[in-house]
Amino acid sequence: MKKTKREKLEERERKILLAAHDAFVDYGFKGSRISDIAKKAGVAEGTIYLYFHNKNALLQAVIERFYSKLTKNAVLGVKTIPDVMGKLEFLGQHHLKSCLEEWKLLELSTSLYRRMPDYQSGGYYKLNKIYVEVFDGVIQDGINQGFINSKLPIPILRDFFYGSLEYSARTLVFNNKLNEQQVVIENLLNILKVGVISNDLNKIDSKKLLQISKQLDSVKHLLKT
Amino acid sequence: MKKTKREKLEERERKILLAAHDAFVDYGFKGSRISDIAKKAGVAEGTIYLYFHNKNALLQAVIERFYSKLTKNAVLGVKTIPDVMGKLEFLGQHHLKSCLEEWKLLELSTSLYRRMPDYQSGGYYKLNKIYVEVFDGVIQDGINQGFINSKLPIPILRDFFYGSLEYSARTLVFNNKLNEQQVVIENLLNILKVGVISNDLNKIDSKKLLQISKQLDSVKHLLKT
DNA sequence: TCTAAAAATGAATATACTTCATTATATATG
DNA sequence: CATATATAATGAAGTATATTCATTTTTAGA
Repeated sequence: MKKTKREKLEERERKILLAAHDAFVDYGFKGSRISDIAKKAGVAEGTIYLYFHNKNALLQAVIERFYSKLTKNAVLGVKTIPDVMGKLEFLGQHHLKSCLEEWKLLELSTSLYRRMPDYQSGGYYKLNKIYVEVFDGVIQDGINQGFINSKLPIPILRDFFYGSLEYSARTLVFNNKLNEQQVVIENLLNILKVGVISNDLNKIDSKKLLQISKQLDSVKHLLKT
Repeated sequence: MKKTKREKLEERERKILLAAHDAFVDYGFKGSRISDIAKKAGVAEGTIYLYFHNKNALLQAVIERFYSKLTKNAVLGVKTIPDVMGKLEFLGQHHLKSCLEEWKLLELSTSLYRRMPDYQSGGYYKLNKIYVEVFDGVIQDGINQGFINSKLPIPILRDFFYGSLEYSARTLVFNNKLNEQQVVIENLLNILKVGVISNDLNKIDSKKLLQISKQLDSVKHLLKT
């Protein structure tokens, strides 16, 4: 079974990406030598530069591969769940789990996307946009169904959601508590439920109570001595 | 006015740190050359290595300087404000503002603290501990005063708080909306107020209403025909 | 089979961190 | 005050490694 030229090239690219991924995760960016990555991928040093402009671009490609998978799974997962709260829980679990699995990669990624000028042209920007739309769509559903408070801007809610998750991921990694993911998710959802999602119980406020009080006063004279 | 030896050394260290800070912020870690930093600080290349083990340690020192100031100002600010909510708002504003001012530095910092083994020995760990204690103390006050829900673990709440802020900072930077800091703070506090802080208004629930209703029923017979 | 284009190679190059032998400065001592 | 000792600074040399490029190998089409 002979492979087409295209298939061969893609397989080679994949091999390089995998070797690079493992190296970056194990030894960090500086600690990973192009020569080692090349050896592990079974190519010559110079070959890597036929596939990627430089070491930075190689890391970028590795990270975009991760985000690509992350986004794909998020889209798929959300489709299989009917209710909004379930979708939110899934997105939270999925994001936290993924962050923990590829924590090293995430750390490397933050230092990469620093220069804004070319940021919007990179593949990362587009992937992030799709990824973000998944969450936004779920929230919009909730708003349409009338039980998510539409006063809170979605982008801010989104930052709250993912910001909480990624910071929590860091804590879980540093404290070696990878098994406490569900606790984080439950607490986050709980804040959202009570704080953002406007169920009717929370709508009862002092004004209404005052009104009841006044009503009672107004009927007081009707009481039998 | 002659300076002591110690003073001279410290001034030199400060000069190197300032030059390094500016270089790292302007050109990133890789883009900053030791030779340039040395020139800007007015010392020879080799001199830098008398003050800092290597380029990494230099960045680390720069970052710790930032965290040191951040922590000091947080402690001071909290002291001047009497009420818990005001303290929280201050901490949020202060953190967001600082993150935005030193955004580049923050990005560089995440990629630095990767190896856990020596993490707890570094100055960053200690500073972070103090910084974190400020927030924890404020929350504990709130719990003691009875209007912060003590069911939510403080470390998790802390991650949500700072995670949201840093993620939001990123968004503000990328979208060039540095002037929308207060919007972020207000929304965050709002989520916390309704979601985490159990003020009495929120404790009113259907059970209590039902009780009132029953009470009214029980006095109905007292009404004049 | 032969030829031209595409792909791969790895030795050579360039860059920049780090070291270290040397020099300069500061401090202590007789 | 002169000298000796210790401390600090220098910058050229050493080293590591990312990147380039002239050369070789492989592939695809005629």
